[in-house]
Amino acid sequence: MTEVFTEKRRDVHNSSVPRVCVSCEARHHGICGVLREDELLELSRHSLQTEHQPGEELIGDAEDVDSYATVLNGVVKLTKILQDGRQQVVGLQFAPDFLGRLFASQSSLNADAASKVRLCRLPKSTIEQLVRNNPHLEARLFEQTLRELDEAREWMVTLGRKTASEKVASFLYLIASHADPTREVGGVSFDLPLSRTDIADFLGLTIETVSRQFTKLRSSNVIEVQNHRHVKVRSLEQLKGLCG
Amino acid sequence: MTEVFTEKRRDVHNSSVPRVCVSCEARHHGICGVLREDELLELSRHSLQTEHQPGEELIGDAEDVDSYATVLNGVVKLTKILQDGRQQVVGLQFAPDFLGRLFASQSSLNADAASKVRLCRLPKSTIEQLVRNNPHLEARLFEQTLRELDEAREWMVTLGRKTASEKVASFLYLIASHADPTREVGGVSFDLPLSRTDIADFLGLTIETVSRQFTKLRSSNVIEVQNHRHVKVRSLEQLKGLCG
DNA sequence: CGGAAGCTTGAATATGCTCAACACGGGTGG
DNA sequence: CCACCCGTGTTGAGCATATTCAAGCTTCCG
Repeated sequence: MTEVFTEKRRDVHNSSVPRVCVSCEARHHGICGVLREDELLELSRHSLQTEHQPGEELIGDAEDVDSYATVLNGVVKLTKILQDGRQQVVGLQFAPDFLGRLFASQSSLNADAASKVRLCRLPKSTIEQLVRNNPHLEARLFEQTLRELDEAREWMVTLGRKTASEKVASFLYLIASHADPTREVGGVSFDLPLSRTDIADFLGLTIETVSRQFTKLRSSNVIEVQNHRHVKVRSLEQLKGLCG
Repeated sequence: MTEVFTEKRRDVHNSSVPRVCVSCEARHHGICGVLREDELLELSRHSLQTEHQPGEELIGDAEDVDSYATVLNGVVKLTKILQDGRQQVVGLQFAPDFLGRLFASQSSLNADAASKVRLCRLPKSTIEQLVRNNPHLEARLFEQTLRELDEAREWMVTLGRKTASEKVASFLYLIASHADPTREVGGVSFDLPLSRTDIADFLGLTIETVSRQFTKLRSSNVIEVQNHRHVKVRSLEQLKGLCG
């Protein structure tokens, strides 16, 4: 983890917006978008930007939590582990998602950086006080929770009822929809934010099965793959058709 | 569906509690518990108790929704279906859960009565207005949503990473924890609110596999089964140990 | 260039699925 | 009252899909 320089002085050209927040990717679409100027200023005085390498643990299972965070960029994976080590990824969070389970003093899952991740850490007590005083903030967090619940249920169908190839197609489609891919001649392309191991843990498969399905998609010209990570999808429509 | 007699006159002995609500199982623990007396009275004037038989559809996928509901008793299953008919149960709701996705004009899933179910229907607009005016109600619904998200993620581990026998054990443990079982000498016993088909759709298995796992649990003396539906668990601790 | 980590491929195996037959229980009608 | 039927659940045999285990290949980085 690396702390990033945080300048708290006001920007003279944006008199009321804290300097740290001026160029923030998450200011408008994340939770900060619903804060009043004075609230944002107050919050920014307690916030801290941090940078994390892939694989780094952000929140541990059964660990005391003293801060929430906004994801500024990168992908965070939420995982659960069985006693014997079997692991399941139960959620992915992208910018500008809010990270952390509101009102819980202990986390019931692990949050790890899947890719390089930059967070804006927000003290637990400050956020909880803001939530109590600003109904718009509570509403925004409620909305995100409802969206996450919808996504979790959608994914339960994938886990419970889809075949290995449908699972991998669904995963690629999901990433293509989130990782703002660059449109190219004859398709869209993007970098996978997850390793094969993470993909397997997300899909409830083994890495070998995931790998074989990638190979199958390559052979049937649905995707091209470079360096194992960079994927080009010929047609999102075709990919969607393979999702079951 | 059968409409149940709804008496709107005030109960003289409970001057401020609507007659319909006096003996309601959900009044204190469901959403009604956070309403002021005048709000409860107003809401009760628009509420309607309905009774449903097992298998009856309560809310259809992609159907316009004009009412929410509180589950008074019975079990509601939330399902999603793939084009080719494969089905996945993505949630179970027990009394006094609130039923319906807030703020969505269309449902993205099916809600069906798994057992006999009694609902208290609440008009969409009335609830949404109450939510806007009563922060306690919003908070209560937020809490339920967070709980459902936790449960969904817990279940994703079961779907993605557990074996067939661990899945069935987990299901029995889940039901035993919700269906207020009667403690007996040497164990607890309860009725399954779901058919083998529903259980299979919940666990991402086939009915044959579910059936075989029940047989295995019977042969190894973990459970006793009567009439396919009535289950007695020797030891919840032992069962928990089989959940993976 | 060498080593390590991550990924792919192959062969053998196991777990859960498919298809088919049968059992059980509850309701209906002769 | 019994025969029959239908819905639901169980059991069995063979099969398919995904896993396991093992080897080899890329890619990255020193």
